[in-house]
Amino acid sequence: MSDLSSKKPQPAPAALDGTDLAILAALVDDGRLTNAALAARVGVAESTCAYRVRALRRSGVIAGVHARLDLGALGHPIQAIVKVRLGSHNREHVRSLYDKLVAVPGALTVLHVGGDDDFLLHVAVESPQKLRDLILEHITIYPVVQRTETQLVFEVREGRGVLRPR
Amino acid sequence: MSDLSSKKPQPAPAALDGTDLAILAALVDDGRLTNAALAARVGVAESTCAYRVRALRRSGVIAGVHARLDLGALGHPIQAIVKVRLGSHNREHVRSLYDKLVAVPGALTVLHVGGDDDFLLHVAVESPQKLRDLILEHITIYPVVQRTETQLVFEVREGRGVLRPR
DNA sequence: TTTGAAATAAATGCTAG
DNA sequence: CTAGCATTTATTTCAAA
Repeated sequence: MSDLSSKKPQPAPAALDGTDLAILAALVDDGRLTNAALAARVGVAESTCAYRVRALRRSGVIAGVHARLDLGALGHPIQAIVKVRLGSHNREHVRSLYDKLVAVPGALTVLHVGGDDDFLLHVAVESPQKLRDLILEHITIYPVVQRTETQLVFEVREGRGVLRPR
Repeated sequence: MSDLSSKKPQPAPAALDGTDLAILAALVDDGRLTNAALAARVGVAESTCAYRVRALRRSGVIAGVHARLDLGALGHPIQAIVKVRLGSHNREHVRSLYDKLVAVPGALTVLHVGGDDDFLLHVAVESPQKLRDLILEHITIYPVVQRTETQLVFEVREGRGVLRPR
């Protein structure tokens, strides 16, 4: 569920029609919509709707449905982006560090990027002190890490996504 | 559903016990788990489980449930991080640009950060050409934007999150 | 592919421990 | 806060177009 290319799941990428796009938009908005409510919203029969949704899940277009939590309520009110730059770009070093970063406690997302940085780590922590500890104990301990740069996240907002192109 | 502080929803942050944390972890993993399956997984009666989940939703700890899509299958196989730096940090300028960035077609997430950059925009686009167009037409057209820097995203991986601290 | 209707399964409300 | 049972609601299946 991570690579940018979409060739692993079941066969069909298939052509998505307006009904499919409406279903996808509705489920991105509310992943727990009942099939009945979804069918009413997109204007097809319940059985048709269920059929479409199954196809979208099987083909991997719907990659998953996940609860989104209030991290502050869970005691992690501080978020940060940690830019990680490597000293060596040996393939095995990169892959190995990637695995380590994903396993960092509080890691939300880890992006492997090209450009000035190598990895962008989005984390949520209990306090600024924990953020410092996290970096010192889970990131800069690896010799392959040349430097890190940390930015405090003031606010996160969802973008409009890819389903409403214009 | 965006601010880092968690004070807007219903009253209770409340103390979360092991059952709550197990429920949350399960729903982050699969937001469409039936109540029956969830109850079995965390080891409580179905009625108890439903009660807990309702409380977690009302209190805002569960902020939402959303489908995650395969952006490649939707014709947006290229992802990038666009770092945006402003020339003026007038409050109204910042807020206004934030609104604009959230509305950019293909915008996945927009982070308002402190440090070298002001905003980090995570986007998914159809092609490198579209990425250039997006930046020129939706970002650098605003006078308040001093400069942008774009990093191609090779891969995105989910981190372990905040529910498994050690 | 789509549909309606029957059969199965699940969620909700109520009662009580 | 928890559990069990009855009621209401939702999902799945299937024959048919």
